[in-house]
Amino acid sequence: MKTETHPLTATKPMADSIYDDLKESIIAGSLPPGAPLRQDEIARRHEVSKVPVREALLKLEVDGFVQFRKNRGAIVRKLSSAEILHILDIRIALECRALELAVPNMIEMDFTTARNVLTTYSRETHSEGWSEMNIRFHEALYEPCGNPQLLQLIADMQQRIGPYLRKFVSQAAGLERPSLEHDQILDACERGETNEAVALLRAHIETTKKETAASLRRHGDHVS
Amino acid sequence: MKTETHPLTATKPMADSIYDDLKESIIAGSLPPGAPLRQDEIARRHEVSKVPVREALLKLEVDGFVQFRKNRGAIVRKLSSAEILHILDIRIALECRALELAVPNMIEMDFTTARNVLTTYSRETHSEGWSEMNIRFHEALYEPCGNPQLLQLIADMQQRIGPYLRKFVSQAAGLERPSLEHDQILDACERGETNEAVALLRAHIETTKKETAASLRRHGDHVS
DNA sequence: ATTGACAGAAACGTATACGATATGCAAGAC
DNA sequence: GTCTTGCATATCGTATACGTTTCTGTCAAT
Repeated sequence: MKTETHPLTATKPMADSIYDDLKESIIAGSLPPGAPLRQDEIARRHEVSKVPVREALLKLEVDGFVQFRKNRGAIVRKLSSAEILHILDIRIALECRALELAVPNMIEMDFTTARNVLTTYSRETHSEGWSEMNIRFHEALYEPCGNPQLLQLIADMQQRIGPYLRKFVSQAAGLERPSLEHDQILDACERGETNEAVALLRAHIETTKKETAASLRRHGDHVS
Repeated sequence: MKTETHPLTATKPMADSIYDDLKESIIAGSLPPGAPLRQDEIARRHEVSKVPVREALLKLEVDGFVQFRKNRGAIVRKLSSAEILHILDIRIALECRALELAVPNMIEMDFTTARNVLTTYSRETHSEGWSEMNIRFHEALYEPCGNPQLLQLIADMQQRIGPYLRKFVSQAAGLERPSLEHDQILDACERGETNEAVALLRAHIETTKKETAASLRRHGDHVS
């Protein structure tokens, strides 16, 4: 029984745990954009050496969550207004394609799953849960597309801009309009009207983009 | 004066050089899918220790070029037929969106650049240069979209399946048809017909997808 | 009082060292 | 003769150690 403090390589690489942990903190917003990520400190907190910490940080750099400054350490990547809008454009491309591929594959269970998400959160009209609902509803819509790589890319893009959108969702967008649009999209899917559903989804994300652009213009890029 | 064999941190991180080097080898195909990537050997070849090598390999894992097997080392990621086709679906999404955004921004210079690419390579009708031409032509078309992140994603997707497509381009696709389609797409762009250009591009990539699917069915997944 | 320089500290990037795990082969049991 | 068991080798994952670069605070000079 030498479990000690370190299960060691018994289960899985330490770097992966740290990677997951940091990524979650960044996505959740507890590590805000611009926050310094000091290797020594993270290593102490996780009771490991710097090497696996560096590995985790480097993977996050590829993901776009972390930025390295030559010999000056890493910080949480801070997206400019333009970059946020650019990622929304990418989401339009990916999510419309996913829905287009998904609609012909949808079965009854997919509709009920999506409806459940909508109703479950319909009372949760506060920004925390609403954002979660938004993600899950879209996931449910796209899942039948049968393209795991596409789904992963969509999730990546949503996670990258998640912290920024959450700052605005409560203020900029009323909660009525998005809900209505979600209903309309799901209706079109149930009727098998692929083109209509895609058009509605596209307009839906375009609206999000416009509202985000407006919020960014008003609030500027200050992080806090 | 202990510069020895190592310029050390004088210029830039060693891991980056190794990352670039390995990535290029994988994309070019000199490291074929399934090839083992032993840390010690790579470290010796680059005259560094294992640490920066590991960092490079981990970044490539995030990129999707490398696969780690628990305690059994890393290999060049081998894509299944399904994954290749899935990535082509993603390309359809991303490239159509890029072209849609690009057409309204195109100026005279963009057209001449694209035409130059087409004519420069029109004689290079052998698979090596043809593949390069294909990439460059598409790059030229999408560049005016003004979305660097989108362009980067497109490049990533093309690189991931590049080695596989090159195996088929010379056999499956005649070289006439793609060239003709390229001309048609560019024509539509010059006339400012965004929708038509996007439709043509979409059909163009769909055709590539179908031909790739056919080749995969015939040749199976054997790597060689 | 402001500015420049320098010493000390902090943090990074890499090398070396070591424990842990998987693979291959050889020897022995049934 | 075939299957099992144990050891040797190879390779990974992490800890520790060290040189280098960057930052910070103090002190002297104008």
